[in-house]
Amino acid sequence: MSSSLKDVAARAGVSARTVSNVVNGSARVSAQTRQRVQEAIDELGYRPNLAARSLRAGRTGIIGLAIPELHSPYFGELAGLLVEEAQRRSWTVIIDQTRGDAEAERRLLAGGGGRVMDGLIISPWALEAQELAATAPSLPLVLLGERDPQGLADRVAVDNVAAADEAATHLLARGRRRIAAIGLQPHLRNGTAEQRAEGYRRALRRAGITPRPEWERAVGSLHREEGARAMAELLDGDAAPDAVFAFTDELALGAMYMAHTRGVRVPEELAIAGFDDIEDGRFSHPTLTTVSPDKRQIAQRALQCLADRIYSPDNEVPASDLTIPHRLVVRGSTAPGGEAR
Amino acid sequence: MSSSLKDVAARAGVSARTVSNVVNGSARVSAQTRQRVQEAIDELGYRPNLAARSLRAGRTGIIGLAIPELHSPYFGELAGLLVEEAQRRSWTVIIDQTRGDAEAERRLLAGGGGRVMDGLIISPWALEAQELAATAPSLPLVLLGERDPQGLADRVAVDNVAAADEAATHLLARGRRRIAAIGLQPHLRNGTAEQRAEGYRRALRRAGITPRPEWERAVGSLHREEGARAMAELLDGDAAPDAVFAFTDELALGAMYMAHTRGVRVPEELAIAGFDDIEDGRFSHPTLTTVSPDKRQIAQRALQCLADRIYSPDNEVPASDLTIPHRLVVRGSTAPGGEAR
DNA sequence: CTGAAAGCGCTAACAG
DNA sequence: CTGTTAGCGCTTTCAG
Repeated sequence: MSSSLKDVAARAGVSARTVSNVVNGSARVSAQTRQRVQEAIDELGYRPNLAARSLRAGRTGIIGLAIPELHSPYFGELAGLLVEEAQRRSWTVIIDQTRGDAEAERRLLAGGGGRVMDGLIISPWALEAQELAATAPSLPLVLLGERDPQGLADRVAVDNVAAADEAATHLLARGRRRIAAIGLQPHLRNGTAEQRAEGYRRALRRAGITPRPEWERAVGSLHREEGARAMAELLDGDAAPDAVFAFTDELALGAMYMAHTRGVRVPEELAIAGFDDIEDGRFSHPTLTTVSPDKRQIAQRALQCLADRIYSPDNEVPASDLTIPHRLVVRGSTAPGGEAR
Repeated sequence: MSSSLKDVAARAGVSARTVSNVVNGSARVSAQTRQRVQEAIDELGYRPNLAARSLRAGRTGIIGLAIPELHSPYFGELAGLLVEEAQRRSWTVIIDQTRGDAEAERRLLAGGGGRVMDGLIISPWALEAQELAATAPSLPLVLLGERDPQGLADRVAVDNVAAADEAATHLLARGRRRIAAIGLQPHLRNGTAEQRAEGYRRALRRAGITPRPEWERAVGSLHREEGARAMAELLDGDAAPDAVFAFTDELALGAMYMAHTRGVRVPEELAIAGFDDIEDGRFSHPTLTTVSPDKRQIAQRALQCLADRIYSPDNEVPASDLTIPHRLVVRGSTAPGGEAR
């Protein structure tokens, strides 16, 4: 195998202590000794063993990121930013895909078969408020997205109700009245979809419109395919909507695809708005109006929370609940009148 | 802090050895003892310390995945599959984003500041053949994508020349003659772009067409934006092409966006083909013809190679060079005649 | 400024 | 079947 601290010490004719000092710069070492040690290190190609260091330090320098899936523009982008921010703090990130599996999320929250991670950033999917609260976090925890009523862990999220309200209000301002919603997930308990639905209904009511249950379409996943399916159902219904608010951009793009397929013109006959501001929506035809959460800030704040908690002397930092700003980005899919761009 | 093996042993009135046996199932333990130990484990909420275990075993159960960026449909999807396959083998994956930075790739290949990973899967970007070969791999290594002429590490890739040839040949078969290519990266040395260009030129020549340098557009990145920019340049040129082969789907979608913007009809006036088969292309308008590499198989084979190397008694397994199958998926963007779907 | 030595938590060889 | 014990490679207290 590879060489250890001891090997280097022997080769340089010094003690392990001195080598350690050279490697970590933890104490003053004479230039001459340092030189000798450095040579030995280079010759032997010595690399400190992280496992041993972690064992000693009680820290691994590794944080976990648990998301439903990497394969999805939104989570991919977010994961990229989180990894980038973590690298900036010289943390390594291990990624777990929960695939919306409650069991996987539970396992991770419980400390997941082995103490490797110094902390965990998790975007809960299947788990509901009650259970998140019940599972006493065995490690520093940051929740991405919705719901931790008990305030046991830090939470970083956008104001989904307000954001959805804005999106729907925008559609109303474009003169649309028959506004459908795509993306409800009654089988999930993470709350995100429910909050976006709430904002949507609120906007409708404020405009004097009674939300129609048949225009609130549930989906099995948040992918394009489901958006297309839901759109087809809406178009097949008795009264076709003149606008759609999809709870994710992927659903919106799926809906747009189906509109094209059926020969429905966007935005003339059907305006579409999404949520997430993924890159695809900036280059689709027409380009997609969407709610844009500040993803960079989500990543930064999440890492900051984790750092505070990991490095805090006592771990009695009160849980913070951060609301990340968002803005409505208006593009071609909700252009006024008949202009597609 | 949290409790250790010893604590559990004390609480259960047995030795550490026995607890270890219960945890790992490594030897037969009487049902009664096992029961007592299990209770102690539950009561104390004991979790084995991975750092200690790794130190002992000389293995961490962690593999590294180094890709240019997570934020990009192709790499996001591939990373998702790799993580999934790794989970299946109970490996954890740490993700590094190299951002196309040669320094970052070099550092990782050299063993990257600490022996944490049991192996590394890397998709080289900035590094060229020569250097990859020179940097003696200090750990089991699998190369995704192009070029390891010396055969120092395992390599998993599609046949880029053949695939590009097929795509261009398909455009020729649709009657197109003025076929442009978008995606050359003369500043990079990983070879992928050059190979796709080679396949493209080969197809043209076989059809009796001399490749025109002004129709081979270089890009700074493989994203939509650059595809749009390159397309604009082509449309502004003296002779507009009647087809485009883009070296990635993202570039293709960017090109398609620009075509829409300029009022050029796809596929009637301009046929477009891409490479990667990302999900966006299945729902774009029109849908995108593309070369589809078998990503699942890439992930599986890469993990298999790594496993072979990590678990091989002597580490003198000869390097394998696996070519992953691909197929051309024909969709709306190259539909014959004037049919957009 | 440097050496010796203890010990982080775990596994496995060696008794019993 | 179970107890004892020696390290894995590193950091760090205590001497010198």
